[in-house]
Amino acid sequence: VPATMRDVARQAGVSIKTVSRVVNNQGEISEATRQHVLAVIEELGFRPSQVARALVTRRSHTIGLVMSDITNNPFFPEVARGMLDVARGKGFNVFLCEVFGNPQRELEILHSLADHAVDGIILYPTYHSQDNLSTFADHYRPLISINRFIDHPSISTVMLETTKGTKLAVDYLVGKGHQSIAMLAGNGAPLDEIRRVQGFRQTLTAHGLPVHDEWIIAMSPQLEEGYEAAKSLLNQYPQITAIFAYNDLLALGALQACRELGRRVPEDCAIVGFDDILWAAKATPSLTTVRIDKYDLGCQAAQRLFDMLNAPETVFPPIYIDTELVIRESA
Amino acid sequence: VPATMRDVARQAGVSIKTVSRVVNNQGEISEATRQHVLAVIEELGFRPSQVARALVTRRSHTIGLVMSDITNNPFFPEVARGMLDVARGKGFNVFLCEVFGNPQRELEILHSLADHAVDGIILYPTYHSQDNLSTFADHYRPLISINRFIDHPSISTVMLETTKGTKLAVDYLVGKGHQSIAMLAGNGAPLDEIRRVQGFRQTLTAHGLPVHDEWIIAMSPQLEEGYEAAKSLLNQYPQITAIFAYNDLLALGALQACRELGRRVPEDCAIVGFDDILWAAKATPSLTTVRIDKYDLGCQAAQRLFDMLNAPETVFPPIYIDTELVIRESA
DNA sequence: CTGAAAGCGCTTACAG
DNA sequence: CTGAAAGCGCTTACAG
Repeated sequence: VPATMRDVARQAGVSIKTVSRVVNNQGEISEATRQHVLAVIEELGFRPSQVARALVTRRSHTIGLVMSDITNNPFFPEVARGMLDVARGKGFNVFLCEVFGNPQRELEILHSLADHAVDGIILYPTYHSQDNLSTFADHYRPLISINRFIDHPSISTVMLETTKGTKLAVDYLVGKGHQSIAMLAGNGAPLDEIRRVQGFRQTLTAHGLPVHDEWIIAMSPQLEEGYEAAKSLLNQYPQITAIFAYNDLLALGALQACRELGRRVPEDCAIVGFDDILWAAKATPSLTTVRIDKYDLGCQAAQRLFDMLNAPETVFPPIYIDTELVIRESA
Repeated sequence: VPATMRDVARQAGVSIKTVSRVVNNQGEISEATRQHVLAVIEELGFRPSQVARALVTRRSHTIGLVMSDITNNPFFPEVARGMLDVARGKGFNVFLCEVFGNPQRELEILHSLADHAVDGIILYPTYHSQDNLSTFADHYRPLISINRFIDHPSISTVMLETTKGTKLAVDYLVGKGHQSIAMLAGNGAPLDEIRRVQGFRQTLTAHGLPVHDEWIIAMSPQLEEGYEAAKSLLNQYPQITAIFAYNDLLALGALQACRELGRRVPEDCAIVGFDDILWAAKATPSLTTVRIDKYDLGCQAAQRLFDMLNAPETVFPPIYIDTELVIRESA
């Protein structure tokens, strides 16, 4: 049985309040009693209960992190790591929850986090959960939404510059002389995907190139899917000379498809991905891609959450995370 | 401000205890009051505070998961996912903590989890933390240790069959005619590494082959390190015809080294990895490796933790997670 | 500089 | 079948 504050008080011959004062480094207290209490705390191995503290202060020193999936794409663990690091730096522990893109489950998990009195939540939304979220956000704050604007006063947003990244990629391909560019479009985060697809269309149009709707394929953003889609795309439309992918997983799948079809990359078919996951650089040929600083994304989102905690009345503007083109061998 | 049990009681015209009874589905209660209270709960959107509940029941419905690192090796997120899934199935939330192999930090994090009254902890230890851990385990339970025996009554162990896996790999290489086999040995989990290195030595000896100490290289189990080590190894000892790696990251590094040195895999140099991470199958050539069912490992560890929670007096035997050889192109 | 009382939101015996 | 009292381990005003 761990020692309580009362045990320490009794043993030190002081009141509970005095122990509380030294534990929290708060209020005036004589150095003598402080040292004495400290010694007793050490002796008994006393550690204050965060649960009891949370009940009265309504601050649990925990946050919740809700993501769709941490295994299929190495992108997410890196983002999570940034958040974990920042949180630990503040002495916070973090609940990690996976939702697998299920909005029902997402809402249920958000509530369960609130039940545990987390001080804030970072959400990487994937599905159409806007309505549910608003109701939840009405009686919970603060909340960070990543890569998805949610119009609610207690939700602050961290956005990826995906439109810019898309433009960089397509500009680059067009600059290399490509006129027949396909897109593997993903279907994970609808609004984000729309931004990328729109960016893709607009950039092609800006260059005076036609947009072939049948060359823009929506799919789950997994390697296998990218492989299958690229294979049938290249078989069906041999005139395609470049592929732009929603993420590196799809791009890596396209790479595999080209290898199998005997299409040289980048000579016969150039490929550009998105994210710059570790394996993008390790692939053969290495992948040209639009880089996102995933760790920094995680850090900034967490830092913003703590800013909101410290200034509850402040309305914070969105944070924009930059994207940049990393040119390697595949395009 | 969220509704409390008192609010519900007042609104429903019953006592707090009655509300508690319907919330916990406990004790006899007339169906009429039950329905009535339920309706008020619904109306007020009442959700019981897990913090208050934890303070009195000493059950927080949370567990802690402590790992070295979730980004450098995709192995760990898969294990974590198994645990998260099982925990969520039980209605538990999980704290995820990274320690980066720092034993000091590891201990500090374990204490911080105990401060939050987690009901149990799963630890994937990497360093020499045995002594610290025993002290901690003396006043905390239950605890699961993965891939590392820790001799303490409140710690239960989940072990990987690494010795068996190592034997499978080396037997296979020897069966293919290899007599000059090097090992990239890793240095992450000392005891586990020793098991693998010992297994390697013993298997060579069992086949009547000499053991070259200078062909067994210890290093941080990262891709870059495997690449560097394999390169210098193959340059220095061209007679080496096969490499067995502590994990797939090292094996993938070795693959890269061979490519760069113009050594064909598997003809000039065979490579066998360990873990069977996703990228093992996707590499060119695809990697022959010793598979661990990572998701199952996570599930079993979590399930064991819940078993311990439900039977605090029971002493559970270690769980052994099987390993099997997956033959692909690299050997 | 130090302490006694009340209370955070629940559950646990104990009565009725 | 239902309720009043005590208490989980802390902190927050309020006194002295």
